[in-house]
Amino acid sequence: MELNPQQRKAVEHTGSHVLVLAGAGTGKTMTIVARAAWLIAQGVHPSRILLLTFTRRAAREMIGRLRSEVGKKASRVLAGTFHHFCLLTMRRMPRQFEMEKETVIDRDDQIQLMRLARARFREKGRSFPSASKLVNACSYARNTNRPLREYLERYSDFDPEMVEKIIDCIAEYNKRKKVSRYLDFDDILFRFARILHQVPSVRDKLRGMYDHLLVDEMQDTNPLQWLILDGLRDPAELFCVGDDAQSIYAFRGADFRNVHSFTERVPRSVVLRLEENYRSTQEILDLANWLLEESPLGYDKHLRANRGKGILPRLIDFDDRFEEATWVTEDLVERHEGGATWSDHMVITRSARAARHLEAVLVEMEVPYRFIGGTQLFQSAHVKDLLCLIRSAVSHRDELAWVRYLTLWRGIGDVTAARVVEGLRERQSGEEAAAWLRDNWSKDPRVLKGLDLVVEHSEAPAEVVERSGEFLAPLLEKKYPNWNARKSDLELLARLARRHRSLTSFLQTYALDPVSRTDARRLEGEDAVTLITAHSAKGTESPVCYLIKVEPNMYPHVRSLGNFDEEEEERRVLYVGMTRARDELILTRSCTWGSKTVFWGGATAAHSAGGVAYLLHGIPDGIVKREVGVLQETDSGDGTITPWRDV
DNA sequence: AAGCTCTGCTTTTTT
DNA sequence: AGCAGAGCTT
Repeated sequence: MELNPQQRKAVEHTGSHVLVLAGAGTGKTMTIVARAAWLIAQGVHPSRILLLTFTRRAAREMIGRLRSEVGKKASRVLAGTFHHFCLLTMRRMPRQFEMEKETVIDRDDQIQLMRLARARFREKGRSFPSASKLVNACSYARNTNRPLREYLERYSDFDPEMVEKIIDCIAEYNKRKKVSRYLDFDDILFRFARILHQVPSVRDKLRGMYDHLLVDEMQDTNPLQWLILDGLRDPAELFCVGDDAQSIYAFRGADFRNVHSFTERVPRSVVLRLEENYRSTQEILDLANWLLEESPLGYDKHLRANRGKGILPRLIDFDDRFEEATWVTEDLVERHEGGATWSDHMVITRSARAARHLEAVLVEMEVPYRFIGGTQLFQSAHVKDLLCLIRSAVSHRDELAWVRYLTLWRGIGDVTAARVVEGLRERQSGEEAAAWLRDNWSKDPRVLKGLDLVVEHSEAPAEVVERSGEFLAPLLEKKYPNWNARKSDLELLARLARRHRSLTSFLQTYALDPVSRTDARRLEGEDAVTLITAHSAKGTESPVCYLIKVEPNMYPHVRSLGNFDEEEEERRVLYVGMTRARDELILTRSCTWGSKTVFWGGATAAHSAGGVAYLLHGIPDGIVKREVGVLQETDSGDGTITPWRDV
């Protein structure tokens, strides 16, 4: 691996903790991999290195790269997200971490459980926050390690009486979680951090496990994660890499200012910088630099391209979203016909929803693509239905799964389901529970047959998925009008299940490592265009990048308007998007918004004082090549083009 | 106790 | 425009 002097200095640094402040494209990943390789070359045993990344995807990628540097030894390095690392460690030390075969639940399940907890607190005529709002509030408080009460009092506008009710409701949620032995995402970090900090023997043991902690995307770690790093360091040394301008996870409790106070928080530490950009051409960086300079927050970033000059980014205006999507697709096709591979192209979207026009056209024109981010396979309703049947058979305490499975049946509603859950809860073991259910079941006998089916084949997850899919098909067909479109997802699920030898491993793996539908469908390495959310795009790159819907209400997103910090975070989201491009950056936007009624306030929403309504407003001439989008075939219409108007 | 219908609310981003 | 929840009907 070739390193520049700055990178080498970071990689070979010894004797203190390090924060490497690295701008976009300055070789962050390479530096971390090189650091690991260098440590191993210095004689550090790979198992003494812990590599914490932001996504599983990033972890896989880094281990892959490390393997090509140091060979098989690479897989001895433990690499994963904070959540993975914590869960794995807790499962290995179940007694110390009070683990009792907990089921990890995702956000959907959390909301469902909160809904149950919330029911008691609703009064007619008075509004009570929605389940998802409650989940968010409680999650944010925990991730920022603040008492819930303090968070509600200081950062929300609920009146004191409401605050009390919310606190009670969340207490009820926590109680239910405990009874059902659920662990939500926050619990994983929280329990780990709590015991790490409060049980000295565990702390000593864990601190003795690693000599080097390598942390990627430091700017997006939240206080709870900081606490974990803090508890694990010394003698283990921190090697953290991050970029304040790419902090885009404030909604998860991250604060980009944290990297600025690194040396105060971590005694005996230094900050190093990487400033040379190896990814993009200067023109692309000029645009990204301009965007940051427009910010009232001083980022003190000015990326310089090691590669030199290239093509000016393009900013293309379209009449409507459909034309925009069609143009992008046609452009992709044209490039592909010209000999380019699909995989050299990445389309970046602000939200999963915002990509739906494009997805429609890509499908129509048969362009292979994979979607990263957004709704995952495991979150779609029909897949959940099937998984809940399996979960019910696996655990008699999995309240949410039971309710979902039971109410799938005609003639069974929440009252009956609640009664069953109640009864199951009393039983000590799965066998006892099964026997109890058999003896007390008076409804449709097929309900039990489904459960038996799973138990019978529990050694072969793929078979379970296939058979229960067939079993549930008649029910699901009735439930979902577009069943035919959904059916293929169950085949994907079976394919994923084939990799597992037990149902628990199958269920556990995908709780923390969701798979997108297109991902599951495509074989690894198959040539395809990448369609990706800006958030998921962090850490990736591509020769040609399209940034679609770079419009008012999208950048910044309407939801952030009126809040200065959130608007500025949107700037960083756009910055992340722009800096993914190696050779070509194409921004597209359209000036009409699909449906006429913009129900969420739309363009009328006001931006904050000192903030901006639209991040590309006032973009200077010459920094991008402005074009009016013209479709190849459809030159019809009335012969006019509606010009773009800044809002 | 279930099931159906209508209203109203929502749509950011992720482990 | 699409879905979830409330409330009404069976």
